[in-house]
Amino acid sequence: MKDVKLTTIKKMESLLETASDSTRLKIMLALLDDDECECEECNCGVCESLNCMIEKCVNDIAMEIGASQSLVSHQLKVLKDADLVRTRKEKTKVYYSLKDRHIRLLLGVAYEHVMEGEEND
Amino acid sequence: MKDVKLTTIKKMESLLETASDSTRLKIMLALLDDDECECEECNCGVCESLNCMIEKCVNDIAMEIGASQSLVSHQLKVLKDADLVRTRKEKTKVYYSLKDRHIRLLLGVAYEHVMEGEEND
DNA sequence: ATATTATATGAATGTTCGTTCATATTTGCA
DNA sequence: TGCAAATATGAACGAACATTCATATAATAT
Repeated sequence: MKDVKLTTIKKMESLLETASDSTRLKIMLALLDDDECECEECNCGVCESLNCMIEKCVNDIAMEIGASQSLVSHQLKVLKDADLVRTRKEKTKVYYSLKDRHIRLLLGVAYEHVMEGEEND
Repeated sequence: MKDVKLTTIKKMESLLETASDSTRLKIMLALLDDDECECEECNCGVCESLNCMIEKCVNDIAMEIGASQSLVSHQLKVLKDADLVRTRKEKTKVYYSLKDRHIRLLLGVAYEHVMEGEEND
């Protein structure tokens, strides 16, 4: 992974920066919720199956993570602009879901790193 | 991955925030350089073998990424404080290397996400 | 001891970012 | 047409952060 182009680094920076906020992490974790997933491979929330593509509307997310509607909407826009989530409109509601498996993997790796604490390689 | 504790989210935020900076990304990518790695599993720079644990001293990193010594030292401290790199002293030099495989995985996932561009799941 | 090399640190600066509050926009329905 | 629900947006404020410059510390060798 040497000679990575500057534009690539900038995109990586953007991706990680977007993910590195408590509010946005709470939102993404809410969208990672695997309550209804029934696939066998599913463990620790980092399931790569489409079954795990939970989608939730703005107000539900706000309620779930205990944040204001305005804040959640603002941060969802940040996530959307950075391509971490996708949207689907239905009547007056807008349903958000994680964009792809890389986002789930990113959350999974970060989660596992934190969980394993101070252990080394 | 529901009901993630707030302290866990804060730690994830810290990890991602630390990783989400161009200078620090350049530093970490320099430490991910797999030029000398000879293991078979090694591909795309996200090798999990210890062979890939490249270590480099501050000035070499500064030269390689084209940044000032002061900046690199500052950012290495940030990386060290957040536990993304480890150090080894030898005479007057301090050798830095990535902390563990989670950091390599994190870089790899971010890299792949950027590389795959606009493709979806 | 002194000079030299390597690294770390502190202060200062400009910028970016998260959050709140108030308000606007959009869509469905009576 | 008008009301209500859901979401989006703009301004403003304070806090956090990356970088630079100058300087300090640490370790080695002559």
